[in-house]
Amino acid sequence: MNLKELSQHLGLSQTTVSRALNGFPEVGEATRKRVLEAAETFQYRPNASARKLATGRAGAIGIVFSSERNMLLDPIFTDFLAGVATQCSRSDNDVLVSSAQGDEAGTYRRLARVRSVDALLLSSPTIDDPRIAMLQRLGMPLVVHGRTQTGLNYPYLDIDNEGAFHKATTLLIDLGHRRIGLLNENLRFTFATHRSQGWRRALTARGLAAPPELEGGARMTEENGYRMARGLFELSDPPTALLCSSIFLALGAMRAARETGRIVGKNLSLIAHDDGLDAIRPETLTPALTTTFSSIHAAGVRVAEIAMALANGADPTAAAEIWPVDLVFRGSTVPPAP
Amino acid sequence: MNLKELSQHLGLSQTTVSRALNGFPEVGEATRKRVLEAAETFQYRPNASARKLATGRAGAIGIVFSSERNMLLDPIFTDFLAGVATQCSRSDNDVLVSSAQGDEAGTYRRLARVRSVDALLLSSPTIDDPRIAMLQRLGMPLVVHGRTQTGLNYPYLDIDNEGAFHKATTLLIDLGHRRIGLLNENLRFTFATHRSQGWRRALTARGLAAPPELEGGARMTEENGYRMARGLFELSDPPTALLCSSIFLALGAMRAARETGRIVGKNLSLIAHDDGLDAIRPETLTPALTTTFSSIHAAGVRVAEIAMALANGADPTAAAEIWPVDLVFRGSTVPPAP
DNA sequence: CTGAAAGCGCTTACAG
DNA sequence: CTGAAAGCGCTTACAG
Repeated sequence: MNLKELSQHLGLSQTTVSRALNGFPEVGEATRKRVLEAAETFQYRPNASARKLATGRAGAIGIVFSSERNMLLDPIFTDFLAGVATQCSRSDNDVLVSSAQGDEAGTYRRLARVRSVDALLLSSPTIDDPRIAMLQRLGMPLVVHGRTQTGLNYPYLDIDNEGAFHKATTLLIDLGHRRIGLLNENLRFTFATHRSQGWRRALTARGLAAPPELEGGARMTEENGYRMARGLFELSDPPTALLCSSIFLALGAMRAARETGRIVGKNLSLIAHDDGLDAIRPETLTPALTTTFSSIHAAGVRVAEIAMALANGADPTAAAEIWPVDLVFRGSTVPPAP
Repeated sequence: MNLKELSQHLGLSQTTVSRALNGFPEVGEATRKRVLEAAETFQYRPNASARKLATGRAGAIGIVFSSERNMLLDPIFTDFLAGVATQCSRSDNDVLVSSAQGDEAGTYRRLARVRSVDALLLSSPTIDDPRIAMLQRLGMPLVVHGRTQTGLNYPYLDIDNEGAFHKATTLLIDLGHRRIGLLNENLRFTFATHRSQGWRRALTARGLAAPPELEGGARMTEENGYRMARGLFELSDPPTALLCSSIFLALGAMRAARETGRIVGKNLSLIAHDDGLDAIRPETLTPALTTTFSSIHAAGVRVAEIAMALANGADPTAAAEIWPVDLVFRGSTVPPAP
């Protein structure tokens, strides 16, 4: 059943039926009711392509998978995507996932030209991420989950990574720790740089050193957490507390702790950033992990919302949000062993 | 730049330019060359919606996120999706992700009516999954990653879960184990049922019991792995070996082992199913975990391939693949302690 | 080998 | 409040 058939059935013009369906105010109440009922009866759905062609709007937002980025390997991305998809389906928008194997710039350029999305979502940007300038040049609306340090003006939603790790570090200092290690993602990612800055600022604010030997950055896998922690434990003056940028790094750190005879929550303190991954909950581990928490699902919802506003012509300079991050205190964080 | 402008620039009709671009054989070689060069120069890309409308093909395949299914919470899904996206982008197809909040059937129905996808992908079906019959009724091509036990005929790609867990169980029996526990997903998922069957078949083939007390099924989280393992360890005759349906369940089981004074690879054996999740690699844990392995990324690639063939009119009854699963022997699997 | 024209199924000025 | 008609940007019989 298409619009033509539906309107013929109703004895109305396509114009009127289309207007009734799309909620235009000038349609008579009785007419609208008839149209809506018929549409329901016949399960009429406007053809997406036709509507897109006529309106010039794609009714979709896009996300690009990049094999160079960690996102592909990042299980947490699923949760973000679910948030995006949920929000989009509320307003009958699609979300379109592309994969950039190799030529990432080319993929973005193609998406921009083909006009199959109204806006693009960028995740986990690097500090000098070139994608933003490129997409702006192509006139493609975009919203960034995270930030860059490029000085460009663009819509974004980020969490307060600097503040979160500042707060976490300060807590550890207040508990008496003086040597606090940081297991982080590679610093080319802005969120990692921000977390490093928060850690450093908290230490120097208390007159403590933030030596490079106490800081490690690598893809956030269990194994890298293990390796980095082992490295820190082998220092002549090893840390008594660790900050981990992800639950996976924390798992690896906990393994390293066990193997070196440390007991988390006794003679080693741990704080991990928790993205809300459901398969591993920090509160149910032994001991329960202190975390900095921000729901990545909620971020996905909000980012999609912003993207769709942009697609509808919202001011791209207006959207800039930095969400606070909770520090959730649990058993993994104690004063240093005497 | 659109087709009209491009053809005017070339002094050709839209027809010819369109045919040249789409590789139709009747176009003169010189003409084709000119057209291709001009298209390249002007970075011409056909408008996706217009093409879809004209051809009636959406050029996209769809995946529905369901909050009822574990897939939403399943980090491994990212990897599957990446495989799908990679394959689709090879042939310039889109992948469209929808979210079914609440009314899952309604979401599928809408997708079918709106014609924005040519085929649908179903993941982790339950044994009596109703979605397949529904989509077949709507005339929507689909391919299932996994199987049902409905007896319906549909295209699918599955891994040999029964065989994998049969093989793993047999290995443990051969090593001398007599009490082998199974930490599984809920049995309403077909893959869980198949794994349970493989476990049971191996045990009974050797005249061993497969008592329900040794089998647990729940969402595959670390915590549930911990809980189920704790439960098994409290039995009067506890298992000396465990089979885990996911790396997360295995992590929980390892934690339970530690807390009850067990040492994996010494007085407790462990085999986990590995989907190839990059954030936690079984081979780098302590001890390295024996696994049944099958790449979920590769499955995503192949499933997308099948879906696109179907969209192009391939025979839906022809595609049915069951991939073998490797058993990778590592340090977590030893004979029972004397 | 090339082109004029119809058509895909919508939306939306414009007219009444 | 309703409708006839043009147009969105492609593809594809049909004709030559």
